[in-house]
Amino acid sequence: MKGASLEILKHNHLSVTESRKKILDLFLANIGALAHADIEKNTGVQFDRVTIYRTLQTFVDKGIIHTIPTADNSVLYALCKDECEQGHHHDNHIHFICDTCNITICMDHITIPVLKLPKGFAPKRSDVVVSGICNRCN
Amino acid sequence: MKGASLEILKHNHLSVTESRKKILDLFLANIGALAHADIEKNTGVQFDRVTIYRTLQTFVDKGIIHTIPTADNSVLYALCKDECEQGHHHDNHIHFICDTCNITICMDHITIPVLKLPKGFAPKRSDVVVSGICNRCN
DNA sequence: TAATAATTGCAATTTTGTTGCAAAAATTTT
DNA sequence: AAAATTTTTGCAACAAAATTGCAATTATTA
Repeated sequence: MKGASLEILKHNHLSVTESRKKILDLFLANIGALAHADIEKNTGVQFDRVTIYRTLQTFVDKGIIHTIPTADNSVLYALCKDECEQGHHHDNHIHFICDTCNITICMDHITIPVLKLPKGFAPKRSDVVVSGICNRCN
Repeated sequence: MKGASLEILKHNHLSVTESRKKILDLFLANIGALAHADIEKNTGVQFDRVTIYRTLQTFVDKGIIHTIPTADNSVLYALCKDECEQGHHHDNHIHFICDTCNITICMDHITIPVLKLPKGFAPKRSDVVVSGICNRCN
């Protein structure tokens, strides 16, 4: 798992820089989603806030990570699974937020049931945010 | 429907002030969800930004309104239906965001199918954010 | 109507996110 | 492998969004 971040960067035609590698490593090492603050604290090296903003944006643009809608409207990011590509994200996500430890997990493998909407509504994409107690806190 | 806001305030043991009445009226008059900016612009009278923040927070605490998770992490609020009470919210919400006109509608009446989560996960509340084209833009 | 309690608005501050630009680093070309 | 080119970084300045303390005002209670 040493060069995973490097692989991902190359595969997405991004220049390989220390910040990108370290930030990507953080995502790879983490089960849960990360906030900007988590990244600022845990990269080991101190990167400029602006660099982190720009790196996250780049990763989102390339489809490497995606943002997670949260009830408290904090901004969270999580790794995309393989199905995601640039400009063409996997359209359905289930995210689980633990009320206890606050971890946010992206459950890509669970499929979202089809919803019956009122007449005239044409759904394109669904995000499901489930909160409760996670498996480790239970 | 004249004194609806007044009723709601009294029912929730809140002192009746102009800002609270006007802001609540705005929610009652609107189908869609409201952002802080919408409220700042449309109350007729100009309230201090801080007052609006505090009023919204009070309403959330009392279970009169709830926040909506959005994909772009903007902060939206919508009226809770009757099932919601202080500290005991209606636990499932479906929100529809129109990609065209950007309206956000809270579809309280639609039930969310039960999701199969991995072992150990105990769901408490689900927010579903569906985006697409709404009935008026379709 | 007076006394008490709660809310408002202002000022100051903090947090969060953005932009332009020169220096530094990464990639490409020779 | 070094020079030329392109990209990225970090700083500074700025802008927007949200929070806090406090005195003045407004609402409720007695």
